[in-house]
Amino acid sequence: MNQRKDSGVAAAPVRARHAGGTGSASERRDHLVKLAAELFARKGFQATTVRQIADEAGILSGSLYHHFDSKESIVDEVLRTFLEDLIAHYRATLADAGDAGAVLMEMVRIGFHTLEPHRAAITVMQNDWNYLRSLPGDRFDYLVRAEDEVERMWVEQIKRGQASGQFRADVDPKLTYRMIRDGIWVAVRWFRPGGRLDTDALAEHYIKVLFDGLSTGDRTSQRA
Amino acid sequence: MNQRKDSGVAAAPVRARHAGGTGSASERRDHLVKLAAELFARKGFQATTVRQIADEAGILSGSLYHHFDSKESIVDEVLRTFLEDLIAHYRATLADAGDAGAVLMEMVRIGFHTLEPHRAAITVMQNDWNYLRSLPGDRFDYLVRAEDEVERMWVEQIKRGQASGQFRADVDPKLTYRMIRDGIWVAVRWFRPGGRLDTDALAEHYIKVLFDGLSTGDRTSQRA
Amino acid sequence: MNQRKDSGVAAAPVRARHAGGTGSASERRDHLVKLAAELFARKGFQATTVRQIADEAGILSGSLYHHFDSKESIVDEVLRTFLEDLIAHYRATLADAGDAGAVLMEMVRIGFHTLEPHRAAITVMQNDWNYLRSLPGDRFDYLVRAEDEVERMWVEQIKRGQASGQFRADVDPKLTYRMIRDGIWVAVRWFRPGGRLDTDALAEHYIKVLFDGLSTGDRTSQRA
Amino acid sequence: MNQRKDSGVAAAPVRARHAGGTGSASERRDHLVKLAAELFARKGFQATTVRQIADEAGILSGSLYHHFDSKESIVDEVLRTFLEDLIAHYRATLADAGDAGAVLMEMVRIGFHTLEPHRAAITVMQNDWNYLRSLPGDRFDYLVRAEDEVERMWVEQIKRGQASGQFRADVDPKLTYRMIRDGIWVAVRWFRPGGRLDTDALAEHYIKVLFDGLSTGDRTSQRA
DNA sequence: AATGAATGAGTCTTCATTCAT
DNA sequence: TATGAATGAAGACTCATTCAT
Repeated sequence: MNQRKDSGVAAAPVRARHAGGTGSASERRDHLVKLAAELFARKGFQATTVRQIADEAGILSGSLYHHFDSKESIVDEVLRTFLEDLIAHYRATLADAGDAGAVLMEMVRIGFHTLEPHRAAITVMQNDWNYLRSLPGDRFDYLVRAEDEVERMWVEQIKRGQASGQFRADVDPKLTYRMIRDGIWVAVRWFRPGGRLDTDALAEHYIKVLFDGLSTGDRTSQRA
Repeated sequence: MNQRKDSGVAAAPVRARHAGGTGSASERRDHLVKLAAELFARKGFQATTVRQIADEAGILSGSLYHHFDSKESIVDEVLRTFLEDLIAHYRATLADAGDAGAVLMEMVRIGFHTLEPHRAAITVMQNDWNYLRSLPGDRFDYLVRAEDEVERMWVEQIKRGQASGQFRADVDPKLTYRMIRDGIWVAVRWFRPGGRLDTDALAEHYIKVLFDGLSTGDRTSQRA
Repeated sequence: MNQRKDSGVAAAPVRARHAGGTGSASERRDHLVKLAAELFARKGFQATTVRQIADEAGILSGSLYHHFDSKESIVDEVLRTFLEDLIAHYRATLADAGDAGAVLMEMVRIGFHTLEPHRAAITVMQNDWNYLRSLPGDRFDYLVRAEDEVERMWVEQIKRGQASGQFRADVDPKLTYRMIRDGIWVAVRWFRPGGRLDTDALAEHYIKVLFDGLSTGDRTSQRA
Repeated sequence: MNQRKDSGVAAAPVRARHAGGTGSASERRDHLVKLAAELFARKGFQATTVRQIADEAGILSGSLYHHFDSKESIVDEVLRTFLEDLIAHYRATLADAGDAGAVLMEMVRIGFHTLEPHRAAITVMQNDWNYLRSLPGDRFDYLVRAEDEVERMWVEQIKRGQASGQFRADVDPKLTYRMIRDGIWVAVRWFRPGGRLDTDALAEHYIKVLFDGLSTGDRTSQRA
């Protein structure tokens, strides 16, 4: 009664899952996932014990296994939910077309907008990626699959912008994608909701520098 | 008996330390630190067991305790060495003055150039930062102190560039610094020595986008 | 509320019990016992979880406790039913008298004929005897009592046969009984209904060797 | 430093293994195996906890893992040692040839003679065979391989005796083998060293009945 | 310097059982 | 009767660390 396993990271509108039922069962479950995600983000997946998760939920550690069949399956759910949501948004944006520049900006915004609702998941992905991938079995292979799909989306847009003359041709698309991606996600390390800047401001600031550069003059870097 | 504990992250040119003495003892020690750093980077600090480190060195785990008094003291040495080296380079660059743009470019280059020699340390810092900081005691407080010092250096240069009109004034210095810093360090995740691009190329690529932006036209981002 | 606990292993023809009542309730119960017995036989009593039993029955593990008050009480019922049936048959045979040889042969046949209907119970008795007997309390003391009664029956017939000159006098009755008993029951390990030999054939084969020996000549074993 | 894994159940003179060294390390190990075997035999493999084994040895349960890498690897060693010893003896006997009857008697004697030194192992094999075989992986496949080899040896001799007219032709060789095998091994359930009968007496008694039958007259069983 | 045996605290996980609904 | 959430005790195993040799 407690496993959920989808074949891949799908595209469906994410929140439509626990269809039917009182909802109360899956609410409990979601609540536990959320608690766990916070702990995973704060202390790392390994450093978080199932007892801590259970304590946070006010139950005994063994009771967690009524809802999940392992600690791994909890992170699994955390990450899967995030990736499904992210990819669904990307796909929707790409479907709307628009010129490459507009699409790319929108993708940057999507990234920053996930920062708040998925802060924990993003943190876990970054800190525990290597560890999770090193686990035996193919349980977390979807992480790589999802990453690849996202990369394809970004690189495609960058190339399209270069082809149309909108983006400079002398940058490497894949490299540029990585820079952007990392630049966004790493913000999760220091971003705190309610701080000086919200994610909108962050996104616009990032777009400003990314598209137009830090310099006031033109082609500053040539001087180097 | 054989532990080293500095209070802060010093500036002295790092490699000059174990000079004197048998030499062989400290070489052995350095070798062990290097092995451990690789493992920490690959699997994470917690997921790396002292037995794995010892195996790699061809000794038994208990024997490690003749060289270090704890697993923590090993990672301590890894990170400290890196930070000392980095800060020493920054200081040297700042001492040479030059205009803000030139200094900033040089700082970017320093960052990318540490990628190869300090790949392991940088990886550990990123993945295990939260965990190490959460440990009881003040053992890893110097991480924050070092980060603060580095931030001061960068922000100062950015502000200097804005004051002189070299950098646009409508960006947030601190935020910009973080963007740059993250963009550089995160490269450690996918950068592999001997790949398509070396760290020089990475640095120049990064500088190009950072200073002049992705767009060909002017102030593209305003259109959003 | 719904438990049955007899003090000893009775002789009454077993299946006549749950007569009366709704009938359906006790049928359900018997069905559960049968499912459980299969699992106990296949995987061992301890290795079988109540969840597995419940799964097999299509209910949740907690629901089993409406029928039985513990896992032990299930195995108790499995073994008790078998022993009651076996002893009832033995008693019936002994009541019919006949010469010792004929009675012994019939007892051998009874043994082999229980193999199929009570395969699970016999398997459990053999594999989990030690464990069940080691449990605290006197719950499974009847196992020993039943075993003793059976032994008495057999040994009595062997001695009778020796006294009448039908059986050779130079064998130990008790030891011989054990040999026979073991030879029969252990067959449960490899006997599969529907295989090359049915239990009738097994019984006759066994009787042949037991009564006349493996040799063609006379008193082969003296040569050793 | 703590695993031993032979490819199969070999034939080499068994006790020649821990060659070289002070012997003290492997003596400790052997001692632990012996203690564990006793417990496994008395309470069953599953019902025996590693803590009980450790208690018996006067160490903490975790310390056992310095010597073995799992509870399974301990039984593995118990069973492997027994099977190697048994098969080595069988092979030696077969090498000496002799007529089928003599060889078979000797094999029976070998069986009974293992009862005392390998009482624990034999008990474990019988009670926990199903469970061990059901474990995932191929770790205990050698149990079946060894059983097959032993069966081949026995059946071959029985057939040889039938071909030479020494054994009656109207018994099934495989079936007869199983009866004999089980008849011997099951004795482990009630045999206690120092009791009324030693294993020599048991063997001779068994041989008597097996070769010449229980009856005084000839072909008693035909009367049935 | 290194070994190897051991510690002790802690980890994830299992499972028979209970009980309000 | 059955559910489903929870308990609580226990289990195998891990691992940083210690220490006599």
